[in-house]
Amino acid sequence: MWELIKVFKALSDETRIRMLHLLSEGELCVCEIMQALEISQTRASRNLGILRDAGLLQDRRDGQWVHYSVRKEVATEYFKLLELLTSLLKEDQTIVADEERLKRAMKMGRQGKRIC
Amino acid sequence: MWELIKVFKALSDETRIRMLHLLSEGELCVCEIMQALEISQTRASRNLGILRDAGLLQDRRDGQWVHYSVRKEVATEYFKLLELLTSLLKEDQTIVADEERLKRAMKMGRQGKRIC
DNA sequence: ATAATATATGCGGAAATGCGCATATATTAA
DNA sequence: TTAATATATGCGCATTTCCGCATATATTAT
Repeated sequence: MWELIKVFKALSDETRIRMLHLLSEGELCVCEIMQALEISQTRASRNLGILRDAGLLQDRRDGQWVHYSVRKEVATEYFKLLELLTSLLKEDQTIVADEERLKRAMKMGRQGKRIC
Repeated sequence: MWELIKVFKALSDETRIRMLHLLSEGELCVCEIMQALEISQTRASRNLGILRDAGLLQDRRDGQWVHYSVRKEVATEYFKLLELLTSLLKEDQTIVADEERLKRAMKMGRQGKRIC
């Protein structure tokens, strides 16, 4: 039961819901997430760690960067839950703004600028 | 987003998960729940209130008693979530023990003894 | 009306949570 | 090596959560 409760605790926070939503599209590094959500580095790192410890995310170091992504096992086991999340948050103001900022940050990256 | 987070906060507690599980079978009054979970009256009432305020339960006064049950709208909207709960908790020790105590309490009721 | 039963709630304290600041660690660049 | 960039974490504080105790309210029984 505690594994399940740990998952719900991880989901009981706006910052982490926003993170999970961005990550539902695919892997992102800490600095991309902190830019998209406009939060401090400490806050980003801490909350990503909480989602990882709850078993929802996995991380992968790639040089300087650490990329976080939704665990495949979770994507199947909690598939319905994640589906519920995206469907209920589709039109949320904050969520939409996050997506916008992420797109902008990634676009700048593609133009050659270091985004992190 | 805050409605959703409120739901997850409500689910982030062992007592409330146990309650929700018992209530998945049907309506129960506070005194039945406190007996089944072996918790204080304060704790039972408070946590049922939290589940109600999160929109997961509804209550119905019947004389002296207040009966709580899963909201029908929730049963459809969060159906997948509730389904996930029952499937993941099916073999949990505490959950099984709760079910046992509830059965016993309700049986005594049927034999004519006041259970509340 | 009084007593008994069922439920809700104000208050206070213990524990958990969230987060900023400073700092530590890891990697890459110069 | 030194500097810059990316990420993690110890510490401390403010806020929130959980729950027991006492008490309030509601209903029924006598």
